[in-house]
Amino acid sequence: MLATRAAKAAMNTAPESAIFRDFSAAVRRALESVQCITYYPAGAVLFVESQPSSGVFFVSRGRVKLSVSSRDGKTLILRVAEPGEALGVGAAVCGRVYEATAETLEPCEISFIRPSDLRRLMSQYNEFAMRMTEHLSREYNSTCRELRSLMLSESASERLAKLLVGWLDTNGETRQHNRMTLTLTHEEIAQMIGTSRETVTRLLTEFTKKQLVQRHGSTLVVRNRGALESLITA
Amino acid sequence: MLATRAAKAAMNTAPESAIFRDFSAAVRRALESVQCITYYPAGAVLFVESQPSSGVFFVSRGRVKLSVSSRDGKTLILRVAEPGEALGVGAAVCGRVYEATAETLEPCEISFIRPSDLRRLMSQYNEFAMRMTEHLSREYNSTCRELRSLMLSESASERLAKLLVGWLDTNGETRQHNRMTLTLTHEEIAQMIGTSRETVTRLLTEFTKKQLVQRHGSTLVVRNRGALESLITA
DNA sequence: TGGGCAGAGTGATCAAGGTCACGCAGCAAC
DNA sequence: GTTGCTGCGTGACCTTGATCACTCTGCCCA
Repeated sequence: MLATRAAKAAMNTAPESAIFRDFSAAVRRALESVQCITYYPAGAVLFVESQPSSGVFFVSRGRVKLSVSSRDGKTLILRVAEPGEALGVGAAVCGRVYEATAETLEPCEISFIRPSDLRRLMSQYNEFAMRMTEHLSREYNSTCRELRSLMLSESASERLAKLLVGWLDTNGETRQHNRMTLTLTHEEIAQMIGTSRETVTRLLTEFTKKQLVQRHGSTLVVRNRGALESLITA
Repeated sequence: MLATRAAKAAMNTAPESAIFRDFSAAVRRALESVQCITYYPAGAVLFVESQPSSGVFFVSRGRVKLSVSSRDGKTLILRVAEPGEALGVGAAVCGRVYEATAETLEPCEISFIRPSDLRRLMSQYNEFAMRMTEHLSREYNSTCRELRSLMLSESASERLAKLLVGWLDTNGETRQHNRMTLTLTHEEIAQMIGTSRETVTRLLTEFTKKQLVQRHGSTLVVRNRGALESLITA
């Protein structure tokens, strides 16, 4: 643990295998022998919706935006993947096309594994298969909740409130419990809650006027979490 | 076992174990030894959203409605499961709560398997684990597509058109290629495409006026599939 | 034979929010 | 400088579809 922190501090290279550390030594060794580690800049596209799976991407560092989009250019951001997540598992397991498009939001370190290796390791190591299944299950679960909260709330303000409260909870570990940094543009926030850029701007100013939040640059302070939560009915 | 065979012979049913027929003999036998076959009437609730998983339900016969709903009573139907599908796999694998509510639309024959048995069989038979993972993957995929088509199409008519065309394709095997029987009420159709009952009624009469479809009782004939498809942009 | 009821059809009303059209700030490149 | 670009802020529309408030049908059943 100390060593890990030291290494991280020394050469900002969190061990890329950190993502595999929960596995047994055998599985970890097998994974490390077939992985291909790549460093991507911000804005790099890992894979594109409806293209055949080229493999699984394990995010070691950085955040990745997962989205789907329609022919006329409208985009819906499914979620933002954090370090530790695997992307494209479903497509790789079944040899199908990717369900979404993955694009890095920041410089990222990513381990790539080919579908054939993935399937081989899954049948070789039951532990690994179970882990991948659990991952898929969690992914499925989060998509259901996304669908739920997007479709069952009629107003855009409800969806924005829910998004902000959610961010508060995930950022809570590292930052203050009522303060967060908006790393996405209004446009991207709009794409997350299925509305327009203008509406996001208007809602944020409305929230500010109602004293629910305060904004200083890209920092957003939640002043009245209770009121924000009371907007949520779904 | 004999009793089971007798029962199925008596009621000219497809063998209830048909759902397991793709597995090897060993897995099939293991599954059959732990399954619990139940016959449900229409409208029976198999499990409820956000309740802890009690196990996996393999649908042998009949259709099952999967939905999520908000506190204020609004309901969104995720999809209608057909014979051959497994329900609640994700929740059972991870020991979590059910993502949705499952309710039979017709009398159903269903094999139930407890989470402990599921997990045991998955670690015992790699073939079974892979199959369950594939199933999850397909489920995830269909949910992504649902999310996509619901959120990326602005008009309700587009979503209805997409739903009808989709039904045409799935019913195509058994029925004529441009004719289908509406087995859901307008209310339920509305819950599938995230709109109101009245809007579904209005859209169907609009489609009829525009000669896109014809209706005779609960039978719907698609007169102009091309025009219907041209409404779809997502 | 007349409730009672679920489902379908229809009009009137109204607000949420999409779209268009700007203006403005910050910032990098030349 | 100034040009260009991206992201934010705001006002003026106007369309979509939710909601309410009925009616009308077919159907079950007492």
